[in-house]
Amino acid sequence: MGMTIRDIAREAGVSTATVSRALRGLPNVDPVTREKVRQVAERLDYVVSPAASRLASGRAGSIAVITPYIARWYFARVLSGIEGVLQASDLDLLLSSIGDPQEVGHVPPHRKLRRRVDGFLVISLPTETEGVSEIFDLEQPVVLIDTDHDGCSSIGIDDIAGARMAVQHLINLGHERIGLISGRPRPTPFRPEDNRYAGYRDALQDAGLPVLTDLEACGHFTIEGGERAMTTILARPNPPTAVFAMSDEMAFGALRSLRAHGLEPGRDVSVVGFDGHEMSEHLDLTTVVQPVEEIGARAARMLINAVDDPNRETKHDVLPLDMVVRGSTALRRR
Amino acid sequence: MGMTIRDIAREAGVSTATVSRALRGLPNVDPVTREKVRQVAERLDYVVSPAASRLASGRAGSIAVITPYIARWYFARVLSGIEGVLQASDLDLLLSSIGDPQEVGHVPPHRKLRRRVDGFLVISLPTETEGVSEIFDLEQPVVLIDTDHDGCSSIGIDDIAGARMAVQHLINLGHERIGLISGRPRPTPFRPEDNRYAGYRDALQDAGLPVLTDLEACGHFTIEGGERAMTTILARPNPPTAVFAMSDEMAFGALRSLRAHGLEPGRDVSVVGFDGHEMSEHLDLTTVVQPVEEIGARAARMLINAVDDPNRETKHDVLPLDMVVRGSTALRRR
DNA sequence: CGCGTTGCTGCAAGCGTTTACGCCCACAGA
DNA sequence: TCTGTGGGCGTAAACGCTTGCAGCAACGCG
Repeated sequence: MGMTIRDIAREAGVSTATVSRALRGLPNVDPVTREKVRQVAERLDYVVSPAASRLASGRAGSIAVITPYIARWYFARVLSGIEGVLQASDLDLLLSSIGDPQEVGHVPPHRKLRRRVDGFLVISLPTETEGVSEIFDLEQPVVLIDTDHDGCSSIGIDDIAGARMAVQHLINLGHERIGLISGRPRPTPFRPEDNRYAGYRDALQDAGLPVLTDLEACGHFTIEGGERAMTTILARPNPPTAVFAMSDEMAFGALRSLRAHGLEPGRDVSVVGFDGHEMSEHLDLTTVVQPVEEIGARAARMLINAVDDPNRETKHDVLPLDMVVRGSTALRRR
Repeated sequence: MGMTIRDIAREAGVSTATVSRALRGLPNVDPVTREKVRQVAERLDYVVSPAASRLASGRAGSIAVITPYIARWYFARVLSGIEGVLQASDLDLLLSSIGDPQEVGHVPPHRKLRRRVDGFLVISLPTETEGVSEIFDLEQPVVLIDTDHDGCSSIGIDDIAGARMAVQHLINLGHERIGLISGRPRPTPFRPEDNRYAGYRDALQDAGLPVLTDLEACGHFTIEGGERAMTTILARPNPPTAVFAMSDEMAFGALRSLRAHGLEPGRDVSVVGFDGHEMSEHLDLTTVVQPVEEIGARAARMLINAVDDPNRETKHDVLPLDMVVRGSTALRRR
């Protein structure tokens, strides 16, 4: 309990400096001494006081993950990937959802986390977000997921290509009126949304098809939202024979809406989603699969590198996508 | 940046002790002085060094959440509830999945987190788990979710009653052969599993129905597992007309299996799940709803209280359950 | 008027590490 | 033998706070 480095030093017959060096694996320690110190520490069940260590060394020993949501599928999985990597490192993972700026007592994360972490991992948040933009002024390593910014490493997928792939698939099946279930009304500060829209639009244009805004509706990335969006779209005059949903969860809602209208996904209206949610397999949804945990894991590794070596150059990883074709998409019936 | 409490003290014309007291809202500070110090700190954009503060005060200023999974629905939501409460407190949230003890380099959390946190929040882990049991020896506050232990506060639901409610519902619908999709083979060290089993069994027995082990199968709490379990059960001679699944995710798999066998959930075989997963609404699944985020939030509040006042007596909250009846359950056809 | 309170503040001793610096010694080269 | 070199180690000064203790007015009361 009240065990300090001095106790170990005394017990091992060396100075505290040597204990510190030995335990941290620094050079300039006789292997014999090091081993002895290690054994004493082990025997007495000693662990360094992180507070003291951090104060003396100036390193915070932790990194913060800033995320808009924790419970949502995508975020939970990214977080899981991050944690897996950090677990094996000597950095603590501080979790901070950015919360609702409206709420009383809301403290923007950059203020709360000042001097507390060695780096930031930001999931899917626009760089202009209040509380995020200020992070860049902190002069600490930042890794951005799903967006990018000058001087920060970043990681993500090629949303344009992904959306293109999805829409091209529908075009290949003979569809010409292809609807869109997007997240929020454009333009949004969210990179993936804008890019998925661009991919959707480009694919249509490349195929010489018109981009019809009355085939679009917002689903807010939720199941209910997707359901409402699909319902809205179906109510339009001359509805589409296929839709691309920017997320699987919205696609799930769309499937439900279709069934509620007596339409069979695939046979009557094709639906393709985006994410690779486990549930998509069970709902027989065609979807663009992104390697979500891998995104988190890589981001964590990048940040660890940046923390260890602050002037390492920044990287910008783009991970490959995959499309899984299932029953929710089929040849257009004539 | 290199701003210390001394700079604030000098600028405000007081001692560092007064700055410390003023900023932390301790009594015995003249309101005028306090306000002045606050303003200086604000103006200079000063935040205390957590490392120094922790070293001096002996408080770690954080709590650890120990969980077996991060990405799974239940755990992600509990975590979200925890984070929501902690956000508003002055405690950091250290996330630590317990990881796979098999893996190389695996460090059991109790060792890694020694001296690093003021308390532990353990989600759904048996108290005998390696790395969890040792936490109790640390003499720090612990709050257990989904199980309990001497001297710890705990929170959870009444799994027995929940399972009973589910099965009773099936019995009321006229079902007499009621199958079970459980998690792992019994006995497990996981409290909720055992209790849900007990509730299942009790409900049957109370109704004078036999408990037939060949109507049971394990689904390992995954969709795929649930699907396999249902398939197994259907293959038995004289299959059940209804099943109770210990989690919604397994129930989703069961629904899928039924459809794959040309059976219509509700009409041919009734299915009831457990959890209140959002998706259950969309799959029209009858389920026992537990207040998952609330569980996390309450657990966090309990822990904060325990940290603030170590000899506060322990509490054991049991949160109420609710059942939502949907299309997956219906009167038994004769 | 003396004395105990009470409210506010400052002094200074920690808290348990890390690390710059310097010492000592063994060893090699001259 | 002398000197330079470098590995191994110890000394002690930070690191930036918190807090026990004491001091000092101002005040009320007998």
